[in-house]
Amino acid sequence: MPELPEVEVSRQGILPHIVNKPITDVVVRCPKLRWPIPAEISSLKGAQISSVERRAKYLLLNSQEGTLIIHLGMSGKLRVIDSSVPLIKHDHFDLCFEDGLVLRFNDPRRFGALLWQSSSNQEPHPVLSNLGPEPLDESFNAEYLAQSCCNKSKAVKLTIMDNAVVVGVGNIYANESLFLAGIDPRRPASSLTHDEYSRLVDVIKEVLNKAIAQGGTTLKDFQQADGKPGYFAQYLYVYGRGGDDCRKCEEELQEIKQGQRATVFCGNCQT
DNA sequence: AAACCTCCCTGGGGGC
DNA sequence: TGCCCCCAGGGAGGTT
Repeated sequence: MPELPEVEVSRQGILPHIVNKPITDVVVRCPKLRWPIPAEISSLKGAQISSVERRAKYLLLNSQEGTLIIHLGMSGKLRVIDSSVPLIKHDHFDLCFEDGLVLRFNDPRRFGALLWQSSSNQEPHPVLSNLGPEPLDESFNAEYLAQSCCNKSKAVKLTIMDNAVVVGVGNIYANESLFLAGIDPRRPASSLTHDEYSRLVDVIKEVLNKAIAQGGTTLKDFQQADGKPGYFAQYLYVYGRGGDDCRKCEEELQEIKQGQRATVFCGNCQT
């Protein structure tokens, strides 16, 4: 389940293999992922990727013609492989390069997306508008978070998962960050002290940086671009551990639902 | 306006 | 063993 670290690791993994090489073919095998794949992406044929950026969990493959926007959804994977590698189930899309390499997108659950932003369109793509700051930017700091949370009655966990507040904090890292900050995920966002906003910002940055350095969290299906698994899962304190013992105080971890998603926390360590 | 709900999709796991 | 049902997840879009 790719979250921001996994997307960043994918970006770093594919980047050196796909920039500044003529694209010889654009192959769409499955016309619809989360949304229909726009026909305009075929304008990449003959073009070259000049850079690969990341905004939130979106990968942006820039070219002169426009930008291919890729979202990995929850089961999407990008591999850079030789074009002779046989197709496997759910290989939905290929970007073929002149040197025989292929950027291949595989996504069993099809929650992923391929979108197109033409160079001629000055408006930002709808999925990229209304996004909050990047969590690893300096603009995401205690003052900003406190400001964003004032008057917010909804739970702090749901607030840090809100892309309008800060992008890229999905369920795994929201759970982990709140545990590390010692904050009860059910508390109203506006109820935190300045010290708690500060701690929360710090641990979010820390946990994301650590996950990137470890190559992302491997649960069921995340792999790096070269196929190696990430190594972060063994560092998880609470995610997926409801009913197990807290790694800090050994009290039983509680599991509840917030916004239809699992929240796991320690009633003793998180107040 | 903020808060909440629904839907998209498939593979894997548990229960029977 | 096989079948069914439920769950996981992000985020747009709809409803209250």
